[in-house]
Amino acid sequence: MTLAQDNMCARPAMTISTVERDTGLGKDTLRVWERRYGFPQPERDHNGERVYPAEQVERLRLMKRLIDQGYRPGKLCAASDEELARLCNASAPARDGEPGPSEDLIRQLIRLVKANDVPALRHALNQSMMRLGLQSFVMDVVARLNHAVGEAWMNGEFAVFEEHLYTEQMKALLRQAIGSLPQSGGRPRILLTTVPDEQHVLGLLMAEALLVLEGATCISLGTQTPLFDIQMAAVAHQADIVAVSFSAAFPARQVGPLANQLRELLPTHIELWVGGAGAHRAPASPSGTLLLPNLPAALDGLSDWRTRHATCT
Amino acid sequence: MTLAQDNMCARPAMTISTVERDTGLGKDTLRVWERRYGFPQPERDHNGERVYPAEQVERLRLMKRLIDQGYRPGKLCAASDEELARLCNASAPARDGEPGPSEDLIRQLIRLVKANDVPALRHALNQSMMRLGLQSFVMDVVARLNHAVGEAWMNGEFAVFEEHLYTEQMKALLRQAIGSLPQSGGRPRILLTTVPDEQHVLGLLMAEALLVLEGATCISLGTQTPLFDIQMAAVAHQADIVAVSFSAAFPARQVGPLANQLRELLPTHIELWVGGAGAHRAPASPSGTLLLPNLPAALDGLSDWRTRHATCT
DNA sequence: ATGAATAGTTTGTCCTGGACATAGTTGTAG
DNA sequence: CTACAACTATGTCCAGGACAAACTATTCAT
Repeated sequence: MTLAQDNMCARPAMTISTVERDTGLGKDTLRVWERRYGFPQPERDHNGERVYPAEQVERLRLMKRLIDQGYRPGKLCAASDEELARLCNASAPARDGEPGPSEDLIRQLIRLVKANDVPALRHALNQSMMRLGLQSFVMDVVARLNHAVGEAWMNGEFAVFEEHLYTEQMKALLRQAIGSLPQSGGRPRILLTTVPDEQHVLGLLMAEALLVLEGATCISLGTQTPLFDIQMAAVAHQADIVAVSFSAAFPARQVGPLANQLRELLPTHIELWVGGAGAHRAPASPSGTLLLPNLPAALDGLSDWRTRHATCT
Repeated sequence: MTLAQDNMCARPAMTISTVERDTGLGKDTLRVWERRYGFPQPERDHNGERVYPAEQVERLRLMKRLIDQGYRPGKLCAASDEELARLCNASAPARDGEPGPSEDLIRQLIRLVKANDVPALRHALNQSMMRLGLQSFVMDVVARLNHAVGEAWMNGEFAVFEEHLYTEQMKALLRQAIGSLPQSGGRPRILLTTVPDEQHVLGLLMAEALLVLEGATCISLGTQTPLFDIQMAAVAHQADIVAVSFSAAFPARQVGPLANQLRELLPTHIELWVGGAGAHRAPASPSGTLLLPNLPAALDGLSDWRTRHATCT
């Protein structure tokens, strides 16, 4: 404020609240890291309040991502910038066993996002969906594309707004595809949503597409439904299954407790499916809880449910 | 953890974090209210941490809504439960000058949501859209329906999950409608999004529908784009206009600063449109910022832009 | 009396520094 | 080599003080 020439670069204020929103790290956490590890080390304004430089925020964002992958803050704070960058890229080439026919397509689509060419992107996605059919499209292309976008974002190759753009286009496409499928009204009836603080809906849409395609009835509540309301909705809609999705970005530590809490709320005759990239690190699942780490597992789960309920009904 | 049977009632542990998420009131605010006004007055667990009873959380949610409408916390904390309920209902009949032909329709739709009858709701919405055309449907039906749902929720007639269900259906419908419109590629190019912490997207979709219908090119980034990224996206996509939407639930106090901050970030040749129910209490708008308190205003703004740019180009 | 300027009050957010429960890590004994 | 215990790391909570920005009431001049 007092100095006008400090940083005319795009980020004017960067108060602790702003950083909390931008990084997902709580105010308390930010302060306690500063106290314990000496990072971040914000400047202070005339009133003694923290003012975070942009590069520290950038580093915080990186660290958050790595922490969600299992690294520990103490180590990361001690690490140098190069080490951090290395860790980020390290996670990428871990799984590319199959160069696959779609690798080229993925790269091509990524290029279109980066070029901000919306019409071409939309056209390419549509074409690919038509050619492969919805099921293959979702399982092969969309799943990998999500991965690729996530990684590009982590490596700093994608800006936030480019990821937003991609997500928005994909959401529109999947919604459109789902909307044009016939509403069978068949069993099972599946209630789809995410828990509070989980705002990623793409995984849910992908699952919905596959499940509707198989003749299940899907009722989507969108994101961030309080657990209590998930319970009420499940009962009100006579759901057979409640499916919740956790993205890779969701704090792994909270997945287990939340799933258990929800499991206890639901009537025992309603199954709970926990899916998404964040479902990896879920706990020993109590009876009536099914872990679906990937999309094929969801289809297996569906046919499994059907055989079970065809015989015993 | 130590005791398994502590509370089998639906809301297991209303910690201060849970309440923050559920009500949107910050931890600091909750604590300082308790200190100053004596409300809320949570119990404490064995560790001295706050445990909020469900009815206090309910009241907090109500108060938040009223505060966002301009009431002040001091008064509300002093008020009795009946007074609060009265205030909530009071806001409702303030504006119903026109019983209109769509009043019945609205009521009918609300009933369908409450009955959890998804197929019938979808059918009724579709039918209404077909009959009225997209423009009238959005301006007359959707706008009022949103209002009605918001009020029903405020009065406790709607559960959270019912509001989610409605929102999800409406989003799907509008996306579908937008997707089926021709992509003209015409001017102006409008970038649509919301700021961080504003996750309501319906208003944006309504605007997008109307604008695309008028031949504008809309690029939607979805919700919660950091201001800095809005700027980058606007430049990358060569937008003529950036449109951001604030819902009625958005803290009125922050609208002005955010709009100004964004205005400063954007190049002067890009207009900034601030719309949505929360745009009411916006500040003296600096040059290049347009306030759009309602949907017709957006259409006016569009034709206005066109006349301006038809002559001077 | 009306409108503007001033003084007072309300309210949200920040700060410091202490505490503690839980999760992860290391060490030791069977 | 596994299981249990001690230890460390980490996030979140708490109290109570401070302050700036927003809102309200009062005073003064036209």
